[in-house]
Amino acid sequence: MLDEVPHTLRKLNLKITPKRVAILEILMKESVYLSPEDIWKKMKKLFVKIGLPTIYRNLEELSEKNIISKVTHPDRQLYYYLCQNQSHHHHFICLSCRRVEDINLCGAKKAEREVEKKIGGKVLSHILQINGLCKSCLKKKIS
Amino acid sequence: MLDEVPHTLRKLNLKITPKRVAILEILMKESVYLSPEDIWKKMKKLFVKIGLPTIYRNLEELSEKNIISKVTHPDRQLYYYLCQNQSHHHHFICLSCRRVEDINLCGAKKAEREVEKKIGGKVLSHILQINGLCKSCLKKKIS
DNA sequence: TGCCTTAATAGAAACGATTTCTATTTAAAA
DNA sequence: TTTTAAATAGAAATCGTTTCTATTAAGGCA
Repeated sequence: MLDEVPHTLRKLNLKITPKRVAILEILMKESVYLSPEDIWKKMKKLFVKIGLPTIYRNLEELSEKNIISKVTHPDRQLYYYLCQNQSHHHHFICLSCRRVEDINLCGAKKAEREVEKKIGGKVLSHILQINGLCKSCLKKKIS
Repeated sequence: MLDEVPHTLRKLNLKITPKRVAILEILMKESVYLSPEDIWKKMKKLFVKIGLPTIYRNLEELSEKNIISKVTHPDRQLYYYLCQNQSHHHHFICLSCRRVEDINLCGAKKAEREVEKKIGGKVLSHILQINGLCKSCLKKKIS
Protein backbone atom coordinates (compact mmCIF):
# COMPACT_ATOMS: atom_id res chain seq x y z
CA MET A 1 0.00 0.00 0.00
CA LEU A 2 2.58 2.47 1.12
CA ASP A 3 4.41 2.61 -2.20
CA GLU A 4 2.98 -0.21 -4.24
CA VAL A 5 -0.12 1.37 -5.70
CA PRO A 6 -0.40 -1.05 -8.65
CA HIS A 7 -0.14 -4.01 -6.31
CA THR A 8 -2.92 -2.61 -4.15
CA LEU A 9 -5.16 -2.11 -7.15
CA ARG A 10 -4.49 -5.61 -8.45
CA LYS A 11 -5.56 -7.10 -5.14
CA LEU A 12 -8.85 -5.22 -5.42
CA ASN A 13 -9.54 -6.44 -8.96
CA LEU A 14 -9.28 -2.94 -10.29
CA LYS A 15 -7.48 -2.34 -13.54
CA ILE A 16 -4.25 -0.45 -13.21
CA THR A 17 -4.94 2.66 -15.24
CA PRO A 18 -2.68 5.71 -15.20
CA LYS A 19 -5.51 7.91 -13.95
CA ARG A 20 -6.39 5.62 -11.08
CA VAL A 21 -2.78 5.29 -10.03
CA ALA A 22 -2.34 9.05 -10.15
CA ILE A 23 -5.41 9.69 -8.02
CA LEU A 24 -4.09 7.39 -5.34
CA GLU A 25 -0.63 8.91 -5.52
CA ILE A 26 -2.05 12.39 -5.12
CA LEU A 27 -3.98 11.31 -2.05
CA MET A 28 -0.93 9.56 -0.60
CA LYS A 29 1.11 12.73 -0.74
CA GLU A 30 -1.48 14.80 1.09
CA SER A 31 -2.01 15.25 4.80
CA VAL A 32 -5.26 17.08 4.19
CA TYR A 33 -8.60 15.95 2.88
CA LEU A 34 -9.35 16.82 -0.74
CA SER A 35 -12.51 17.43 -2.72
CA PRO A 36 -13.04 15.76 -6.11
CA GLU A 37 -12.43 19.15 -7.70
CA ASP A 38 -9.16 19.62 -5.80
CA ILE A 39 -7.99 16.32 -7.21
CA TRP A 40 -9.23 17.23 -10.67
CA LYS A 41 -7.11 20.38 -10.65
CA LYS A 42 -4.03 18.38 -9.76
CA MET A 43 -4.84 15.75 -12.37
CA LYS A 44 -5.13 18.38 -15.09
CA LYS A 45 -1.46 19.10 -14.60
CA LEU A 46 -0.67 15.45 -15.27
CA PHE A 47 -3.08 14.61 -18.08
CA VAL A 48 -4.32 16.47 -21.11
CA LYS A 49 -7.66 14.69 -21.10
CA ILE A 50 -9.20 14.10 -17.72
CA GLY A 51 -12.87 14.27 -16.90
CA LEU A 52 -14.36 15.13 -13.55
CA PRO A 53 -16.69 12.09 -13.61
CA THR A 54 -13.59 9.90 -13.73
CA ILE A 55 -12.45 11.46 -10.49
CA TYR A 56 -15.82 10.99 -8.82
CA ARG A 57 -16.11 7.39 -9.99
CA ASN A 58 -12.65 6.40 -8.84
CA LEU A 59 -12.94 8.07 -5.47
CA GLU A 60 -16.25 6.33 -4.85
CA GLU A 61 -14.82 2.93 -5.83
CA LEU A 62 -11.72 3.35 -3.72
CA SER A 63 -13.76 4.43 -0.74
CA GLU A 64 -16.13 1.47 -1.14
CA LYS A 65 -13.10 -0.81 -1.07
CA ASN A 66 -11.88 0.98 2.05
CA ILE A 67 -8.66 2.22 0.51
CA ILE A 68 -9.60 5.80 1.19
CA SER A 69 -12.10 7.28 3.59
CA LYS A 70 -14.83 9.82 3.21
CA VAL A 71 -14.71 12.85 5.45
CA THR A 72 -17.98 13.93 7.02
CA HIS A 73 -17.89 17.66 6.54
CA PRO A 74 -20.32 20.26 7.89
CA ASP A 75 -20.70 21.66 4.36
CA ARG A 76 -21.99 18.25 3.27
CA GLN A 77 -19.73 18.09 0.25
CA LEU A 78 -17.54 15.17 -0.64
CA TYR A 79 -14.00 15.01 0.70
CA TYR A 80 -11.60 12.12 0.76
CA TYR A 81 -8.54 11.22 2.72
CA LEU A 82 -6.09 8.36 2.50
CA CYS A 83 -5.06 6.93 5.87
CA GLN A 84 -1.79 5.16 6.13
CA ASN A 85 -3.11 3.74 9.38
CA GLN A 86 -5.03 0.58 8.50
CA SER A 87 -6.51 -0.26 11.87
CA HIS A 88 -9.85 1.01 13.08
CA HIS A 89 -9.60 4.60 14.18
CA HIS A 90 -11.15 8.02 13.74
CA HIS A 91 -10.15 11.50 12.73
CA PHE A 92 -9.70 14.99 13.89
CA ILE A 93 -10.19 17.32 10.95
CA CYS A 94 -9.20 20.94 10.85
CA LEU A 95 -12.03 22.99 9.38
CA SER A 96 -9.59 25.70 8.37
CA CYS A 97 -6.56 24.05 6.73
CA ARG A 98 -8.17 20.62 6.27
CA ARG A 99 -5.39 18.75 7.99
CA VAL A 100 -6.37 15.31 9.25
CA GLU A 101 -4.97 13.68 12.38
CA ASP A 102 -5.62 10.15 13.47
CA ILE A 103 -7.32 9.47 16.76
CA ASN A 104 -6.25 6.03 17.85
CA LEU A 105 -9.20 5.15 19.97
CA CYS A 106 -12.78 4.46 19.24
CA GLY A 107 -15.30 6.00 21.56
CA ALA A 108 -18.14 4.54 19.58
CA LYS A 109 -17.70 0.96 20.70
CA LYS A 110 -19.49 1.53 23.98
CA ALA A 111 -22.31 3.31 22.21
CA GLU A 112 -22.58 0.45 19.72
CA ARG A 113 -22.94 -2.00 22.56
CA GLU A 114 -25.66 0.17 24.09
CA VAL A 115 -27.54 0.15 20.80
CA GLU A 116 -27.35 -3.58 20.32
CA LYS A 117 -28.26 -4.34 23.91
CA LYS A 118 -30.84 -1.72 24.91
CA ILE A 119 -32.34 -0.87 21.55
CA GLY A 120 -31.98 -4.28 19.97
CA GLY A 121 -30.92 -2.80 16.66
CA LYS A 122 -28.16 -3.84 14.34
CA VAL A 123 -25.26 -1.45 13.94
CA LEU A 124 -24.11 -1.06 10.34
CA SER A 125 -21.66 1.79 10.76
CA HIS A 126 -20.73 4.59 13.02
CA ILE A 127 -19.30 8.03 12.66
CA LEU A 128 -17.00 9.54 15.19
CA GLN A 129 -15.22 12.62 14.09
CA ILE A 130 -13.83 15.59 15.91
CA ASN A 131 -13.99 18.90 14.10
CA GLY A 132 -11.98 21.92 15.03
CA LEU A 133 -8.85 23.93 14.42
CA CYS A 134 -5.40 22.39 14.41
CA LYS A 135 -2.56 23.81 16.43
CA SER A 136 -1.14 26.01 13.69
CA CYS A 137 -4.49 27.36 12.52
CA LEU A 138 -5.25 28.21 16.11
CA LYS A 139 -2.05 30.24 16.36
CA LYS A 140 -2.84 32.07 13.12
CA LYS A 141 -6.29 33.01 14.41
CA ILE A 142 -4.85 34.44 17.61
CA SER A 143 -1.91 36.33 16.18
CA MET B 1 -40.31 23.50 25.01
CA LEU B 2 -42.43 20.41 25.41
CA ASP B 3 -45.71 22.09 24.61
CA GLU B 4 -45.01 25.78 24.68
CA VAL B 5 -43.70 26.38 21.20
CA PRO B 6 -44.48 30.13 21.17
CA HIS B 7 -42.66 30.57 24.45
CA THR B 8 -39.60 28.79 23.08
CA LEU B 9 -39.58 30.98 19.99
CA ARG B 10 -39.93 34.16 22.04
CA LYS B 11 -36.90 33.23 24.09
CA LEU B 12 -34.89 32.89 20.89
CA ASN B 13 -35.98 36.27 19.54
CA LEU B 14 -37.79 34.61 16.69
CA LYS B 15 -41.15 35.97 15.63
CA ILE B 16 -44.04 33.68 16.35
CA THR B 17 -45.37 32.98 12.89
CA PRO B 18 -47.92 30.28 12.15
CA LYS B 19 -45.54 28.55 9.76
CA ARG B 20 -42.69 28.47 12.21
CA VAL B 21 -44.91 27.14 14.97
CA ALA B 22 -46.29 24.47 12.66
CA ILE B 23 -42.83 23.30 11.62
CA LEU B 24 -41.84 22.82 15.24
CA GLU B 25 -45.09 21.06 16.04
CA ILE B 26 -44.62 18.67 13.15
CA LEU B 27 -41.13 17.82 14.35
CA MET B 28 -42.33 17.35 17.92
CA LYS B 29 -44.84 14.73 16.88
CA GLU B 30 -42.29 12.65 14.99
CA SER B 31 -39.97 9.97 16.27
CA VAL B 32 -38.14 9.86 12.96
CA TYR B 33 -35.91 12.34 11.21
CA LEU B 34 -37.51 14.31 8.40
CA SER B 35 -36.21 15.95 5.25
CA PRO B 36 -37.22 19.53 4.36
CA GLU B 37 -39.43 18.07 1.66
CA ASP B 38 -41.12 15.69 4.10
CA ILE B 39 -42.00 18.68 6.23
CA TRP B 40 -43.13 20.66 3.20
CA LYS B 41 -45.59 17.92 2.28
CA LYS B 42 -47.07 18.00 5.76
CA MET B 43 -47.19 21.79 5.74
CA LYS B 44 -49.11 21.83 2.47
CA LYS B 45 -51.96 20.13 4.27
CA LEU B 46 -52.03 22.97 6.79
CA PHE B 47 -51.44 26.02 4.60
CA VAL B 48 -52.57 27.02 1.14
CA LYS B 49 -49.44 29.03 0.47
CA ILE B 50 -46.23 27.57 1.71
CA GLY B 51 -42.88 27.74 0.00
CA LEU B 52 -40.08 25.25 0.28
CA PRO B 53 -37.49 27.98 0.97
CA THR B 54 -39.47 28.88 4.09
CA ILE B 55 -39.00 25.34 5.32
CA TYR B 56 -35.29 25.35 4.61
CA ARG B 57 -34.78 28.74 6.24
CA ASN B 58 -36.67 27.88 9.39
CA LEU B 59 -35.02 24.50 9.82
CA GLU B 60 -31.60 26.08 9.46
CA GLU B 61 -32.42 28.79 12.01
CA LEU B 62 -33.85 26.37 14.50
CA SER B 63 -30.86 24.10 14.18
CA GLU B 64 -28.44 26.99 14.63
CA LYS B 65 -30.25 27.83 17.84
CA ASN B 66 -29.97 24.20 18.90
CA ILE B 67 -33.70 23.62 19.09
CA ILE B 68 -33.49 20.85 16.56
CA SER B 69 -30.56 18.78 15.40
CA LYS B 70 -29.22 17.89 12.01
CA VAL B 71 -28.84 14.24 11.21
CA THR B 72 -25.63 13.22 9.48
CA HIS B 73 -26.90 10.89 6.82
CA PRO B 74 -24.86 8.73 4.43
CA ASP B 75 -26.83 10.20 1.51
CA ARG B 76 -25.54 13.65 2.49
CA GLN B 77 -28.97 15.24 2.35
CA LEU B 78 -30.49 17.35 5.06
CA TYR B 79 -32.55 15.73 7.75
CA TYR B 80 -33.72 17.16 11.03
CA TYR B 81 -34.86 15.75 14.31
CA LEU B 82 -36.23 17.32 17.45
CA CYS B 83 -34.85 15.81 20.65
CA GLN B 84 -36.90 16.11 23.76
CA ASN B 85 -33.73 15.23 25.63
CA GLN B 86 -31.91 18.49 26.25
CA SER B 87 -28.69 17.17 27.70
CA HIS B 88 -25.65 16.26 25.62
CA HIS B 89 -26.14 12.95 23.94
CA HIS B 90 -25.99 11.20 20.58
CA HIS B 91 -28.18 9.22 18.28
CA PHE B 92 -28.78 5.87 16.79
CA ILE B 93 -30.55 6.33 13.49
CA CYS B 94 -32.30 3.61 11.56
CA LEU B 95 -31.35 3.83 7.92
CA SER B 96 -34.52 2.02 6.95
CA CYS B 97 -37.44 3.54 8.88
CA ARG B 98 -35.56 6.67 10.05
CA ARG B 99 -36.37 6.15 13.69
CA VAL B 100 -34.05 7.96 16.08
CA GLU B 101 -33.04 6.65 19.49
CA ASP B 102 -31.06 8.58 22.04
CA ILE B 103 -27.74 7.24 23.22
CA ASN B 104 -27.16 8.67 26.65
CA LEU B 105 -23.44 8.56 26.69
CA CYS B 106 -20.81 10.41 24.81
CA GLY B 107 -17.91 8.38 23.55
CA ALA B 108 -16.36 11.42 21.99
CA LYS B 109 -15.22 13.09 25.18
CA LYS B 110 -12.13 10.94 25.47
CA ALA B 111 -11.28 11.57 21.84
CA GLU B 112 -11.72 15.30 22.38
CA ARG B 113 -9.29 15.21 25.24
CA GLU B 114 -6.78 13.35 23.07
CA VAL B 115 -7.08 16.02 20.40
CA GLU B 116 -6.61 18.90 22.78
CA LYS B 117 -3.71 17.25 24.58
CA LYS B 118 -1.73 15.38 21.91
CA ILE B 119 -2.59 17.42 18.85
CA GLY B 120 -2.91 20.78 20.53
CA GLY B 121 -5.95 21.69 18.45
CA LYS B 122 -9.19 23.29 19.50
CA VAL B 123 -12.30 21.17 19.28
CA LEU B 124 -15.28 23.01 17.85
CA SER B 125 -17.70 20.14 17.49
CA HIS B 126 -17.89 16.43 17.26
CA ILE B 127 -20.06 13.93 15.53
CA LEU B 128 -20.89 10.62 17.07
CA GLN B 129 -23.65 8.74 15.44
CA ILE B 130 -24.50 5.11 15.13
CA ASN B 131 -26.18 4.03 11.92
CA GLY B 132 -28.02 0.80 11.47
CA LEU B 133 -31.34 -0.96 11.55
CA CYS B 134 -33.73 -0.72 14.47
CA LYS B 135 -35.27 -3.75 16.10
CA SER B 136 -38.44 -3.79 14.03
CA CYS B 137 -36.74 -3.15 10.70
CA LEU B 138 -34.38 -5.98 11.51
CA LYS B 139 -37.31 -8.33 12.04
CA LYS B 140 -38.90 -7.27 8.77
CA LYS B 141 -35.68 -7.97 6.89
CA ILE B 142 -35.44 -11.46 8.34
CA SER B 143 -39.05 -12.54 7.95
C1' DT C 1 2.52 -10.79 -30.19
C1' DG C 2 -1.94 -9.87 -31.53
C1' DC C 3 -6.91 -10.51 -30.71
C1' DC C 4 -10.90 -10.13 -27.51
C1' DT C 5 -13.70 -9.03 -23.76
C1' DT C 6 -14.91 -5.93 -20.49
C1' DA C 7 -13.68 -2.23 -17.56
C1' DA C 8 -12.51 2.52 -17.75
C1' DT C 9 -12.80 7.00 -19.74
C1' DA C 10 -14.21 11.66 -22.00
C1' DG C 11 -17.40 14.91 -22.71
C1' DA C 12 -21.81 16.50 -22.85
C1' DA C 13 -25.93 16.64 -20.65
C1' DA C 14 -29.08 15.99 -16.96
C1' DC C 15 -30.28 16.13 -12.30
C1' DG C 16 -31.99 17.77 -8.12
C1' DA C 17 -31.29 19.38 -3.55
C1' DT C 18 -30.45 23.73 -1.81
C1' DT C 19 -29.94 28.73 -2.10
C1' DT C 20 -30.67 33.30 -3.78
C1' DC C 21 -33.42 37.11 -5.19
C1' DT C 22 -37.23 40.51 -5.16
C1' DA C 23 -41.58 41.96 -4.13
C1' DT C 24 -45.06 41.41 -0.71
C1' DT C 25 -46.90 40.40 3.73
C1' DT C 26 -47.09 40.27 8.63
C1' DA C 27 -45.56 40.21 13.62
C1' DA C 28 -45.03 43.01 17.23
C1' DA C 29 -42.80 47.18 19.14
C1' DA C 30 -43.65 52.11 19.67
C1' DT D 1 -52.87 52.71 14.84
C1' DT D 2 -48.49 53.37 12.72
C1' DT D 3 -44.06 51.78 11.81
C1' DT D 4 -40.24 48.86 10.75
C1' DA D 5 -37.77 44.96 10.44
C1' DA D 6 -38.42 40.12 10.05
C1' DA D 7 -40.69 36.54 7.49
C1' DT D 8 -42.67 34.73 3.38
C1' DA D 9 -43.97 33.26 -1.64
C1' DG D 10 -42.63 32.10 -5.87
C1' DA D 11 -39.61 32.07 -9.48
C1' DA D 12 -35.13 31.44 -10.78
C1' DA D 13 -30.40 30.34 -10.23
C1' DT D 14 -26.72 27.62 -8.47
C1' DC D 15 -23.56 24.04 -8.52
C1' DG D 16 -21.93 19.69 -6.76
C1' DT D 17 -22.78 15.27 -8.38
C1' DT D 18 -24.52 11.71 -11.51
C1' DT D 19 -26.00 9.72 -15.80
C1' DC D 20 -25.52 8.63 -20.56
C1' DT D 21 -23.26 7.19 -24.90
C1' DA D 22 -19.58 6.56 -27.73
C1' DT D 23 -14.73 5.62 -27.55
C1' DT D 24 -10.46 3.86 -25.62
C1' DA D 25 -7.44 0.85 -23.28
C1' DA D 26 -6.14 -2.90 -19.76
C1' DG D 27 -5.08 -7.50 -19.30
C1' DG D 28 -6.38 -12.39 -20.17
C1' DC D 29 -5.65 -15.78 -23.57
C1' DA D 30 -4.56 -18.06 -27.85
